[in-house]
Amino acid sequence: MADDAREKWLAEAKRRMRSAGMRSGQSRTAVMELLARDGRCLMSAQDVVDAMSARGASSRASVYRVLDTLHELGMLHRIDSGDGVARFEIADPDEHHHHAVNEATGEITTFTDPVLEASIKAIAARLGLELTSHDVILRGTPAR
Amino acid sequence: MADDAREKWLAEAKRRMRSAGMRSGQSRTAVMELLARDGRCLMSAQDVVDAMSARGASSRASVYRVLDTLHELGMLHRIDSGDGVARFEIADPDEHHHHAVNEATGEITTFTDPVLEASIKAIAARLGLELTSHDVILRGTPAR
DNA sequence: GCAATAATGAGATTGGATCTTGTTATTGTC
DNA sequence: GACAATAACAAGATCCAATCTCATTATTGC
Ligand SMILES: [Zn+2]
Ligand SMILES: [Zn+2]
Ligand SMILES: [Zn+2]
Ligand SMILES: [Zn+2]
Repeated sequence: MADDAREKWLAEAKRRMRSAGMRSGQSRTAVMELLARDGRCLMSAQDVVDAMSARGASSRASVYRVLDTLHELGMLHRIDSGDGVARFEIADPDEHHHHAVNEATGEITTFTDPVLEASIKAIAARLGLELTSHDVILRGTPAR
Repeated sequence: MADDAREKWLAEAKRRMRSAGMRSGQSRTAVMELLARDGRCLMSAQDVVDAMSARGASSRASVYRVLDTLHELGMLHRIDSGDGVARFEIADPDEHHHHAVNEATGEITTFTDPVLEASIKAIAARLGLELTSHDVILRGTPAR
């Protein structure tokens, strides 16, 4: 993701926190800035905890709380990969993508597809659903 | 699902177990028959444990092992709904479907969509992936 | 600056899932 | 059918991500 997109994300996250009546404590600030600066695809909460403690502080509880808050504010996607560990990534409408898992190696690749997105929108409309989020995960082995 | 489809599923599950060199112990047999007879959409392991203990036996460990085995044999889908509880359902090619969560009520509905499935196949081909499984989850609130 | 109160940190706790170990059951062979 | 080999099982201990508790600290409006 481009640097300016990350700055925009950070500003928007702070704005939403403020307008939700939340204070800007050190943990919230630190986690948001870490995500904006070094956030990767599919970070686990533990990844963030580790990165934070390498930088000085923020308790595990705080990291979990901030990630949850950012998710509720719509600033983070939460992806459950099936191994019992929730993973997060910055929610940027311009960078919307999904993930494919190579089951032989565990390697994860990302992809985008307009037809897929269109069909998801159509399904939601058919079901009478105002879509807030959706997940798509492909799993397979490299075709020989 | 139709009764004969369930019988077919049960027979196929037993066949795959056998051809994988596995014996038919009481736990495996009981869990498979329970799933074939009373299996529902999105059953948690605990659901199965409860159903089993209501019928007499099978330890928690055994239920987890059997569910895992059936998943590895391709007889069960495993869906991670995001609440930290893995959920299972019978894998029947004729009954392939996905789930939509009403975030207001927690209610889950199922849907099928040929366009969606076609786009997933196309994406897998593009990525050079021999697809073994895929998940799609929609989340939203009822459109007003 | 002060009071009100939201946010944080540290550790305890929860709960789903897995692991360990001694026991039991299944299967092929005689 | 009895037997030995060994796979499967049961029960409880254990693991670990995630959450909760509550005393302490920091932020904000006044
Ligand atoms: Zn990603
Ligand atoms: Zn999408
Ligand atoms: Zn289902
Ligand atoms: Zn599908």
